[in-house]
Amino acid sequence: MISQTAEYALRAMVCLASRETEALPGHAIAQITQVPASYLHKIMKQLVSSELVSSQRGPSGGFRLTRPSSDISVLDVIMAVDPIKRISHCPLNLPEHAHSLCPLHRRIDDTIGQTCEAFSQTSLQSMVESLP
Amino acid sequence: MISQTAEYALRAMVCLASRETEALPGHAIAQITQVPASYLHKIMKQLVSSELVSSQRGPSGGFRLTRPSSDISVLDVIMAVDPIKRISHCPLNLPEHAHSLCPLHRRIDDTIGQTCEAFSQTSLQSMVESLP
DNA sequence: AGATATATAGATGTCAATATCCATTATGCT
DNA sequence: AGCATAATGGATATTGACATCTATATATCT
Repeated sequence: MISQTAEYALRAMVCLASRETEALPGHAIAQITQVPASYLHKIMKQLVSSELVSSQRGPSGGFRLTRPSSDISVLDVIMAVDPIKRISHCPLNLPEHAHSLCPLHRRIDDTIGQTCEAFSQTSLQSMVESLP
Repeated sequence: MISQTAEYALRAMVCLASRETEALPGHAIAQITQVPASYLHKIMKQLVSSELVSSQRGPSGGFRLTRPSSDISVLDVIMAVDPIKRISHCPLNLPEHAHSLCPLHRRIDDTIGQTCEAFSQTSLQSMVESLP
């Protein structure tokens, strides 16, 4: 459903949301979220470049959210690390389906849309109790 | 959202649904659905062993649905080739979450549930116009 | 029985996601 | 200035999904 990478990113973001004031270093996030530290760094980089998170090097540095956790959705996080792709044209490339999806892909894409909608309506704030 | 394998399986099943009486050989399904023939065989084997499809060897053999297409859902097909896994316990293994999911995983699993529900309510019959 | 058409089985190859490691750069502290 | 802390970047495994190939078993037809 969602990739391992997205799962890790969400854990990290919920972790940051639960400590909104401090800057948390990567190794601390890794320990709390149980994400492999070296892989987490890759993911944090993506979150920084999509501007959901800011980073600060050096002692007492680390990561923190750029926006209030109430203003970041699960979908924001997923799209930053592992974009959900909508089906915009029928993969069979049939001429009949050039301008509207066939029923099969229409149905699948509708469901993808529902999922995006559900994830966009859940903020990080509402999940803050998730981590110790 | 759904794997390539599930997408292929759905195309094959819709193809069979649109020709409910005849037995279609694998190479014909592959051509119509644009699925790589040798990989399709692997998928058909899974569909046969989950009893959504029956097979017949030899000349004028092939594959056909075991049930009316109105009685097979998209979810049936997906579960046969690439089971959607529900989240039954928090992957962090925290003692606090031993018996109920944390908000993050609760939310994700609810969404998975919605998706399953949507797919279970769509029959192959309703998508028969999908293929030539 | 022989020829042909078809599914089945198993071995193997390819590639992207996942994960690790090491060197480098930036920052704050004493 | 020098040291410790932390992010960043790049090279390199590892793994599982996807795909291909070849050989074999089974059925139909003449």
